[in-house]
Amino acid sequence: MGLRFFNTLSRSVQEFVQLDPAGKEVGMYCCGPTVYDFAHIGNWRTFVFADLVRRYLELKGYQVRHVMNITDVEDKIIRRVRETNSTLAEFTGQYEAAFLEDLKTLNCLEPHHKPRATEHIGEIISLIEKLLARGIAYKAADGSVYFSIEKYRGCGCTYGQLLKLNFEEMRPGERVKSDEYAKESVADFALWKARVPEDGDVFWSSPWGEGRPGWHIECSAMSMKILGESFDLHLGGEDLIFPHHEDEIAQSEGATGQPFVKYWLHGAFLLVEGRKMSKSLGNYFTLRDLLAKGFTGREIRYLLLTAHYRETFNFTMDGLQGARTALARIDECLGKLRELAAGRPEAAADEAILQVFTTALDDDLNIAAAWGGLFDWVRELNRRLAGNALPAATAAAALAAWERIDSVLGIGTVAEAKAPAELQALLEARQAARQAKDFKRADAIRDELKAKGWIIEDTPKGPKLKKA
RNA sequence: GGCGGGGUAGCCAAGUGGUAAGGCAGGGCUCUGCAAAAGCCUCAUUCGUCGGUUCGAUUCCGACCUCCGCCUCCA
Repeated sequence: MGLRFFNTLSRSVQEFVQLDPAGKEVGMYCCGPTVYDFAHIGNWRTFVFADLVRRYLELKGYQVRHVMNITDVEDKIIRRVRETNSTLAEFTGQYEAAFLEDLKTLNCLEPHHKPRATEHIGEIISLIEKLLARGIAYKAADGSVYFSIEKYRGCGCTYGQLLKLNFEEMRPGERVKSDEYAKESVADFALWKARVPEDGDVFWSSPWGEGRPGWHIECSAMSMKILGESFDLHLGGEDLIFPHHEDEIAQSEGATGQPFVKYWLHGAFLLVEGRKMSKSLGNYFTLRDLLAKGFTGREIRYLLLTAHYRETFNFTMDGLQGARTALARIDECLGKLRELAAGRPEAAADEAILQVFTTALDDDLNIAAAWGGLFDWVRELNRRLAGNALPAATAAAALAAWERIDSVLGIGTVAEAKAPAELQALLEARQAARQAKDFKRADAIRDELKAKGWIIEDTPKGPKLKKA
């Protein structure tokens, strides 16, 4: 069986069959950040999830074209620009830079395309014109342009592909107020928002007057520009299912008459310490907050990757602590394998563990099961290592397999820190003292090294220094 | 109120109509001058509660309790 994903469109797990029957290329669009603040750990779960999808597709031999938009114009941004007395580019630039830096810290592969909404106003306007020409959109008295769900449905299109909609039973949210303008129907949504005084300098001219794009239209315009009218995968957080993604489908299919996206994948939210993240609860963390607590991007990435992407995940500080220990377990094992395999030429990867790994991930990215298999593998290797029963060739094969596995996990390996020469000398002095049975002195040196941040590891092959 | 997803050990988390992966923490052991580090072993007669179907249910069905998400610019 091949790769299967849970597709929100069908609400079921489906075999992944790329649109392009000939080529290996897969188009993948992931809703990126709105750059008005630092991204928080919940946002990062989604981006790490998208990174996992991409890396796994690449392991499977697909050539992925990965697009992630940068939303750099939107209500909140405009408000903050006004409040901070900065320009739009200045304001969004700093958060975009921070975002890309954080993405690296988490060892996410950089998307091939990172289109900004403000740089695609032309494409957005053309798309809106297409919808107007088809009679699916209308211009309101205030100069805004709206998408008409009724007209769209009248064309035989389906609104509500990603979820069951029941407009009669819907409770209008509070946010409707701020977005009312002059719509024909409450369900309609803005494609183009007419300029209002609060927008300040943030506006573009259009055939309908000055204004700015609505929220959903940028994703339709940019994804179709780069990936074509129909593409394979579209990812995002589960909260985007409605209205964002539903509206993207409507705009895109309304304009092209073609199916927009074949597979929609949505990542679940996370809780922090068992509760929904909120600033008032004190459990709201940006990546930077966690780094400041002494955790590494690697540990955070690992923890975010321990649970299945469609399950709510409880992110905890205990979990982060545990991530550190779990990673050390893998590192130790790999370190021993490297020692054993040192100098051996490239080996063929151990197929058995690769099989375990891909069988788990093929099943809608069941990464928890994949980790289970990996830790079983580590234990078995440790057993054999401890019994001196592991041939060097087997160690080399295991390492070759790990290299491929880690091309997906992105956990990497921490190079063993080399102690400076003077500490190495201290270690030797201690060893001499031990041999002379001067344990007092030996222990004093041990304490000294510990104070300097190095732990002595007395192995059967002699003492080693390890960074605390 | 409508729609959707959950509740599995102290914590995190897979999974299955046939008797519960894995990680962390805990306990034991090996190694050691003692430690530490590391490794190995161990750790749920039970899967929110109550009923039902079944030879058999944690898994299917129903009710209830409870948590989370969406219901118009929130990953």
